[in-house]
Amino acid sequence: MSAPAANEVIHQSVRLKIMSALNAVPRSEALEFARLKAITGATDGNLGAHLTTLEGAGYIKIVKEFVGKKPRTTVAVTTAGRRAFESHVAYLRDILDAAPTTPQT
Amino acid sequence: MSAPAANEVIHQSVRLKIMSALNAVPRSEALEFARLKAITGATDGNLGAHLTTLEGAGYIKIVKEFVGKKPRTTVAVTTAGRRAFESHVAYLRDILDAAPTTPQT
DNA sequence: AAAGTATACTCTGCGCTACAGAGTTGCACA
DNA sequence: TGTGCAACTCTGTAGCGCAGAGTATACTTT
Repeated sequence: MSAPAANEVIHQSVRLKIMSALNAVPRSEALEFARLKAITGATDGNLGAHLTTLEGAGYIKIVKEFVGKKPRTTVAVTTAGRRAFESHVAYLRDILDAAPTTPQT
Repeated sequence: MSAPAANEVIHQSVRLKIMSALNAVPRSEALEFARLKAITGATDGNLGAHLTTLEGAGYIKIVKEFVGKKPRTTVAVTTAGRRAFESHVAYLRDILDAAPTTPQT
């Protein structure tokens, strides 16, 4: 069993919150920009930059649409994004599950 | 609020590895500098700086001693360090638990 | 039509931090 | 004495996160 590696793109705390939130919604559903802003506590610009980073990594898909009167940006996780997130979760679980009574390497 | 907060001191990846490794050893035991270097993959200087950060936060105790001919630096987690680590673990679990991993079977 | 509003993005500049690598210290042994 | 080991300190650099200002789009109001 090879130890899973850390994913620094996902590990960053704001992006970790984003990926966690996206991963928690049912497949093929998305979250709105404003919702992510509330979840992460980031400013508009900062959140936009993090989303760009995640999109550049191929982990999320950004969709811009107009619903009635207002613009709405929705974000959904991609298959690669889910895989990467799950892999990082496995890495974290490795760390978190290290028990005081387990001298096993 | 019931949601635990992130601890940025511990969240940093090298320090997370350090705290995880220290938390995994039995109470009142310690790890050697060289062991931590192998675990984290950091250089001497970098590891020393991270240890200083953790010590400054009160999370670890650094003990320098001479054993026979050689200097040995050992590092042990403090009570506050365990608490902080456990708190951060709770925070991460909050995030991870929202992420159903692909069932292996 | 012109101005205003809401949403979300882009850009800029600042400050912090991680990092590698070089240099230093303390001790032991040849 | 000077070589080697272990670990620390220092320095410079590069990159990143962040806030805030400014901008674009589409709709609303007057």
